[in-house]
Amino acid sequence: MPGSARGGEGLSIAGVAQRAGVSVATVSRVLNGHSNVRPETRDKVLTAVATSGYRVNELARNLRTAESRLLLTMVPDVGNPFYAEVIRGIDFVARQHGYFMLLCDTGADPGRERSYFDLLRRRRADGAICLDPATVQQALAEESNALPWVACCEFDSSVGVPYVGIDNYRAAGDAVRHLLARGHRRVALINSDDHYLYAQQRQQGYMDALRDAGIAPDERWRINVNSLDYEAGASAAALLMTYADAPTAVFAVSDTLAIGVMSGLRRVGKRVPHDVAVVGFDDISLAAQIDPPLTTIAQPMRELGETAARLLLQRLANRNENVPGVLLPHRLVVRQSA
Amino acid sequence: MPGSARGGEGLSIAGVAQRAGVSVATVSRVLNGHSNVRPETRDKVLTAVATSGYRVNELARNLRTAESRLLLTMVPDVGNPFYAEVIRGIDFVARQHGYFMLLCDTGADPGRERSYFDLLRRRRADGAICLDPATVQQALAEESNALPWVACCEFDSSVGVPYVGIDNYRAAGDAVRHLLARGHRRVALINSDDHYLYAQQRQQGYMDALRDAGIAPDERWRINVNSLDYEAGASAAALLMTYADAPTAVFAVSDTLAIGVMSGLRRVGKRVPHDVAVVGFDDISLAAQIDPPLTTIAQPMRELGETAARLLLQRLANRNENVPGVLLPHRLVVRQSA
DNA sequence: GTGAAAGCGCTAACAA
DNA sequence: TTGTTAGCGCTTTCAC
Repeated sequence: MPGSARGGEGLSIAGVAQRAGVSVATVSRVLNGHSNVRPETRDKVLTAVATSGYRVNELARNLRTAESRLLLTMVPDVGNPFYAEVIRGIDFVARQHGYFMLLCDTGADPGRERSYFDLLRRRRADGAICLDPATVQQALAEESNALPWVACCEFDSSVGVPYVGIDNYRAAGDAVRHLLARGHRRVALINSDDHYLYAQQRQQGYMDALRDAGIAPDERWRINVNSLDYEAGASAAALLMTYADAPTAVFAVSDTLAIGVMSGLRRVGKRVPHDVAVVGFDDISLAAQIDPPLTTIAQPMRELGETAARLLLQRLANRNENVPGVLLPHRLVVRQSA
Repeated sequence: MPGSARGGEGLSIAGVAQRAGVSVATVSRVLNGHSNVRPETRDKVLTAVATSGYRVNELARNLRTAESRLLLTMVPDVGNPFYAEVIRGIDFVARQHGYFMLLCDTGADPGRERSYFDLLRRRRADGAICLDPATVQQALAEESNALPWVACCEFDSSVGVPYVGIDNYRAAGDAVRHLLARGHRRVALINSDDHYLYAQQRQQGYMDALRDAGIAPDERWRINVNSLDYEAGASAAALLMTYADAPTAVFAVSDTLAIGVMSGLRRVGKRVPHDVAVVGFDDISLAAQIDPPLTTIAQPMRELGETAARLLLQRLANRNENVPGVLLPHRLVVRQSA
């Protein structure tokens, strides 16, 4: 009995064809919504499908059409609310276009990153979106900028891969200038590690804003941490407060870090913003809820994700058209922490 | 030239075979690490693979082996830190066993849930882990408890599907008894919506703990919200505080809710824990960082995810062995909010 | 130890 | 409008 059972469960297209008294080609045609099928034939097939509980085997379809309809998303940390929101944006437009998202948490580790990227080469995914450090992106680009992938949030415009992000240099400058305007002269920077290009750009924005105000930045006030979690911010803040001439303001490059900073400050008896002002980055939903509400640089998180997905889809649709890099606007949100 | 190019890019196994001067069967054997290949032959193949940059086409392999090696994870909200951590656990053991995770954010919507679940039927995923409301799980179970899936965190032990979770009834009781021990008599409950069985169980735990202390729970103090985000907690708290005999303690079934509650309390000038005590649920990393640090019921988030993945893998390995339901321990973490 | 060949379930020429 | 058939690239008997 052809196509009646597959591996003991389910039915193949041949089984449906038999039930409907048509050929497999016809079944395939109605399944794929082709127009050149007589209505009555279509109905026959449709009822056969309905009564048999048939479900297309996408493994077979994928092989035949040579696409997986999966979009790979590589992110340093799914747990970070910023990334979570970007991911939502990606997922949204992916689904809109009939793709699903294969989400991979790389922990910013080049090894894991590489092995995930292999999913592209092995045809498990049709394209990829990478949010990992530029250093690992460069490595990817070297071995294969022929593969369809785009950079999101973190990008190096010189690697020749489509990207979407914000102007990190200006955004950091905006944050620092806000602090300056409030009269602060000793401003600390708590930054991601240097593998991120955005960290370098934000540091430059910080330095230049300070210099433009005639302030020589003290290097003890610049701290790089290798994780964006709360605890990292808290201990950085504690360290900062051990100096006799401790900073009166802290700019942290992530809201999670900034929230950690506030927590660390509290532990050593400092009050925000009275003793120390704090500015964060991202504007995650939590920023407005904590005490005091966090002043921060808002990134259009969801749009960042949506745009990345659209750029990728565009590359997929037209392999040789060259897709642009796009910069989205940020904005300073003044609340009570600074 | 057979197998030399596929769709203009890449090489098939036939191409490698040709380069190595062996048959495709032999190439397949070395690729899959079978032992019955002569070392010299193996080397020939390996160099051919290396020099040609060949990558196996997993679309083809998947069709042939009838498995996708993808695990579907359906979660109400990836943005919630609790779920994010559970997801990490799932991803960890999945990868350990050569599977990748297909993460789907259902928004607890039955429609989306169903369409995602279809990925299982269409062979895009080998198994699924569901964290969605029991009501939607029941629907899934009705149409197909033959499909390999397990429930995680949220489960109905009567649907006959493997599950992992905690004892929600006891956990809620523990939270309330802590409040009672601190002298509170007017204790509010801010709960998820009723579609979640865990919400019902926690409510029951709350009610019974109160009754056991001789307190008749006021139903104005029970609020159900349909989202676990901060704002939901904040407005619930605000509502509670409008009563003349406002509660002196609030038990929220999620830390995110509890943090929102604290924020809402602050807005109406109430101090925690002095005016109102707050207990949360989950013990996300943020709980220890806010001001005041949150007293909460800790769930073993990561283990919950890991266990779910293991249960699923077990089901996959042995379809007819019946896999148990497992309950993991929770514990009360006393900090300063109550 | 190695090769020839069948076939996984589907789509898309090509024929009729 | 419909059917026949040739693959997609791989794994796996079954011969040798």
